[in-house]
Amino acid sequence: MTALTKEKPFYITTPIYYVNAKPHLGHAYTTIAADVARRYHAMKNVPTYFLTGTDEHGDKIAEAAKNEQMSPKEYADRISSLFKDLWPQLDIRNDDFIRTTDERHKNVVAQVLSNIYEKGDIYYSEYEGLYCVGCERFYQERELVDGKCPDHLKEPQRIKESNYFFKMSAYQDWLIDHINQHPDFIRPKQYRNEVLSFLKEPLEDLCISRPKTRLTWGITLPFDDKFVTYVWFDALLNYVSALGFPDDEKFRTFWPHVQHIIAKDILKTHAIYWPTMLKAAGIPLFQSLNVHGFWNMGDSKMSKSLGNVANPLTLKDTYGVDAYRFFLMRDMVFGLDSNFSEESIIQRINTDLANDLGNLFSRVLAMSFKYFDGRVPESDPHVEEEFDLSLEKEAMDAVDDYSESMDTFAFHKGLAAVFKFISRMNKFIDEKAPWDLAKDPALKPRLQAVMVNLLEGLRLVSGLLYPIMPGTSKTMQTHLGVDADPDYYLLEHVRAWKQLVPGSELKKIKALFPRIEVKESKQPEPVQVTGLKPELKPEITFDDFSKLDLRTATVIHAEAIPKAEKLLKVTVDMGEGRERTIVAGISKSYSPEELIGKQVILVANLKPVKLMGQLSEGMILAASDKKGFVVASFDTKVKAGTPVK
RNA sequence: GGCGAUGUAGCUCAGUCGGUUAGAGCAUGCGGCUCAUAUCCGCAGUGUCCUUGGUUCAAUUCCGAGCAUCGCUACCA
Repeated sequence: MTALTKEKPFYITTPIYYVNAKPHLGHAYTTIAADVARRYHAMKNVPTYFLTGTDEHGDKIAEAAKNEQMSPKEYADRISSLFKDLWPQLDIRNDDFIRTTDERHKNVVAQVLSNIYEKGDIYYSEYEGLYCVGCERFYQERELVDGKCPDHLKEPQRIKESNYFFKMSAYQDWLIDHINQHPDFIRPKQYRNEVLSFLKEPLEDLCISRPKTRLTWGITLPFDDKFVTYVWFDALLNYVSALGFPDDEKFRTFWPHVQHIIAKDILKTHAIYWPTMLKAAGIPLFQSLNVHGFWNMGDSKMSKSLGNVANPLTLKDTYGVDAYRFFLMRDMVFGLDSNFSEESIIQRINTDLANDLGNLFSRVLAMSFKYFDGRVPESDPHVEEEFDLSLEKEAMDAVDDYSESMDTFAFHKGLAAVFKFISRMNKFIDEKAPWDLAKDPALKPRLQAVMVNLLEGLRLVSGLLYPIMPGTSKTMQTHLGVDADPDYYLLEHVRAWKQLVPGSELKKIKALFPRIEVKESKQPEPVQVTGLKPELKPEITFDDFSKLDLRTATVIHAEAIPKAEKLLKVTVDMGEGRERTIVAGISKSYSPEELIGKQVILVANLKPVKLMGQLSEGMILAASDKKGFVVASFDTKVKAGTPVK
């Protein structure tokens, strides 16, 4: 066997999950991937550390808590525990679970902020802004209408608002350079390119504070107690705070070797904010950012806001944790989006797990009992060589391909390598036909060789599957008469050929993975029966509704706005003695000519806003899906300005 | 609108640094075996390799344009 290269400690993280939503499939995938990566690296006999946790500060949490009449902390406790309690059920073994409300975390955030502040990379900006007292907010010049706040029609005051900014822009060139020099810094490649392309535009400095007058649920800035830390400076630092930055032994051992796993929606924060923050703080950078895609459910994207989430618990209960983990790791090409359906899970289970692996396992064990009384036979190497009965070469190839893929987070490829070997074993049985060898006592040495190679192959497979299917791995080893202690999973040991001891006892098995019989119904059962998409919004009162002033209006003119992709400038008559201009994003579905003369429904009391330099005084109601728009209209002519309710 | 990616068998995708029969898995059809979970093995397919110009002796592969889809971004009130 080849000597394994000396491997470094391995530290793997998932993002910390925001506690404004319950765990869903996306969270489960990320965390399982991290668990798989960690278990795989543990097989290399290096120290490993696996961190996950929850992100708990911010407006949304404070609001959500208020709605439930709880304190923010109570609310965060509740959701956080949903995550924390879920992971063991998915056979995920994280070493730590960090919460941004932990004292240890808050201390580190304060410490790092002080650090960067003293270094001069955080500055207090007294930028002048146009502030409307009525709105309690700042306006950009372009948002104003005739120099006035579109809402209150008053000129905003030019005042100084104070906030703290991180000099992210100072690190732009350095970051581009770093990414270019480290091909594995962001992977797969498509995301690396995306980041580099984003960095072609000038980077802006990052606002890292919120005045406490606006937000209190956060970590107070160490150098100004009138402010709390805003979002990313809080959340991202969990990766170091959990290790006991800066002095803890864990930090020294693991930090330099950190691998992050994220979904593509938080690419920018992790690929741009995070490295520049680390650089500014004088902390070594992470090794790689490993970016995966989304699970699509039927047509719509997995997302918190759509609410069409698959409950990981339900699925693992239906199909078993191992099969569930296997499906997620095997079916998604790491980095790309995948489609999720119950049908595809069933197909994976039946073809790969039941037919190929499970049946192979059964037939090999059954023959071992039939021909050798349930004991591992002895094999003569000369016989193996003379009759070409060794699987060693293929087995070694499988381990090599597997390792190469697993090292780069290409879990799907790693599994494909294992299953290629499994197929090879099924074919091997067919070629060597042990049942024929068994008929002639003179052929017994050959029969022994065949069976030993198969049993060895299965032992090896059981080891390689350990990171993905720890339970199955153990079951297989138990039946192969192997004492499944942790050492047995060392890659070195797994790879070593001929580990089974002749004469040791095997155990019978019924079915490693029973086939799932699908009912003959033509229509596969939908995974989610959640009704409306997107989901219904929260209930409102009649009073809420009454705030809307809907009116009929007639389109008298419409034109496309130059350079705008979707916007039409629509002039309407609402019977108020003047014309109104509406900017509507419907040009993909309507040409200007089609609209002229049409009666539409207008949200007439909507706050005016400037779009593409055009003032829009209302909104035209239309049915909309991703294919386009259908403007709401009437079947009889109505006087312009008539209220609609 | 800008930048980028993708478009290959019914499905999911690989591949072709330009060159005679374009691949894998799943699904389909046929054949074989019987140790096994009606499992396994073999064979058979089917493709205008998005469209259209160009370069070339030769393009699915290179270049240009177009269409479609997706991502980021800019303006979807």
